[in-house]
Amino acid sequence: MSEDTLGGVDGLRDRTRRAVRADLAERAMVLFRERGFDETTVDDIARAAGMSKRSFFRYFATKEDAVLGLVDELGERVVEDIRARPADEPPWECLRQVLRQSEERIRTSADALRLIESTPALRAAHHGKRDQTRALIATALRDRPGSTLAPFAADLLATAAGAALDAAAREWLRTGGTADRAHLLDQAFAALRPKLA
Amino acid sequence: MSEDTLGGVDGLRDRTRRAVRADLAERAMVLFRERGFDETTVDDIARAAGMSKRSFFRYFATKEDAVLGLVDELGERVVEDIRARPADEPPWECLRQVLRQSEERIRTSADALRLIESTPALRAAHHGKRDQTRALIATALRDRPGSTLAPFAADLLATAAGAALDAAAREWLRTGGTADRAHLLDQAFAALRPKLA
DNA sequence: CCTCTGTGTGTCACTCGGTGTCGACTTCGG
DNA sequence: CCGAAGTCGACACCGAGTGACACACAGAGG
Repeated sequence: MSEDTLGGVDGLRDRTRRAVRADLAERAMVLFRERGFDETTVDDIARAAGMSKRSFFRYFATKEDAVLGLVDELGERVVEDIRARPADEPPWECLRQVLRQSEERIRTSADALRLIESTPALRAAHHGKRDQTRALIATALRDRPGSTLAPFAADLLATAAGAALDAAAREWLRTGGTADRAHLLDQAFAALRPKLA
Repeated sequence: MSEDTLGGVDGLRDRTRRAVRADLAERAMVLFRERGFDETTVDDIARAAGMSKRSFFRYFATKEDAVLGLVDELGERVVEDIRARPADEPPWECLRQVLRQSEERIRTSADALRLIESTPALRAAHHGKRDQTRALIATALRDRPGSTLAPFAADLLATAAGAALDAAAREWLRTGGTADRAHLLDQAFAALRPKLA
């Protein structure tokens, strides 16, 4: 188990695991689209992928994660991205840039977002992940060199940014997925720009 | 069952039902404080109140509702309050006033809020209820006489107001429940005031 | 070749949240 | 007094998620 006992430098184990995860997520999405989230059991998904229910839970902690798994991995990157921005950039502009990058990485199809938006259990799980990220973002903002942000201010900034992201996503859905996501996000950020005392 | 077939004008059935609900919620909170939310089963709560698990679910749709039941009833009032405000009041100021009223109605103790904030399942459920309310608020804003708000703008306003409320609540928790909730809310609202194009 | 070990898997049994159903009991109205 | 409606307990059931155990299949080393 000395890290390179197997195949490639990248770790063969990790790659196959990733592949199985992706396959599982894809098959799950097909079933969810066909029959709806609540009407699809974990056993259905597992059987469709040729494995047992137990094994499904070795790849995803919850049923919701089969949909949200990829989405919230982006959240972890956001924190790194913040640290990578120039230190003298105003916090709000920093958040806008970072979230634009994040949006571009998202290649989530409209109906995946629609599924999330229309399924209470998925919306709840999504919000949960987002909440964790928000807390991380707030501390990341305060940790920037030269930052004088109070906890309240940092929290408010991170929360407002999340609000902008949410409202933009919903507007995008309202347009049937035709509008420019980045433009909507800019509009929301421009409208909200906080005035910190 | 013509509304006054029973006892008082208020309906005896409703009153007893409300009383049982309140008792149940109170006993649930005690157990949650003692052992934590996840470590307390619905059966524990039901037995503590001298009833069966089945009957618990005749009073609360979910376990979470035993904690959140009262909190989110306030959400329904918010929509009515919006319609009661003067029609020429700017939307953001309208939201601020309405949410201040709502805050005053909340007499939730600090540790109840802390329980919600520290329990993922409760936070998720809380957000879920809030989401529903947010949608209602957005349409209520657009329905105000003389309103020219686009759906996107109304959504953004409602979402931003929710963000202000959240950030203020967390700051209040950070101060250990000593700060002035209304003042924190005003600060958050002042910082965010949206500039609609 | 054989064994040891790590990893992935299936199976089984279990807990717990939540629902459907049925039968007993009460309360109220006619 | 009879019937409608509401409440409740008991029981069976479903699905998400977990823990335990056994098994299979690598690769490593003797």
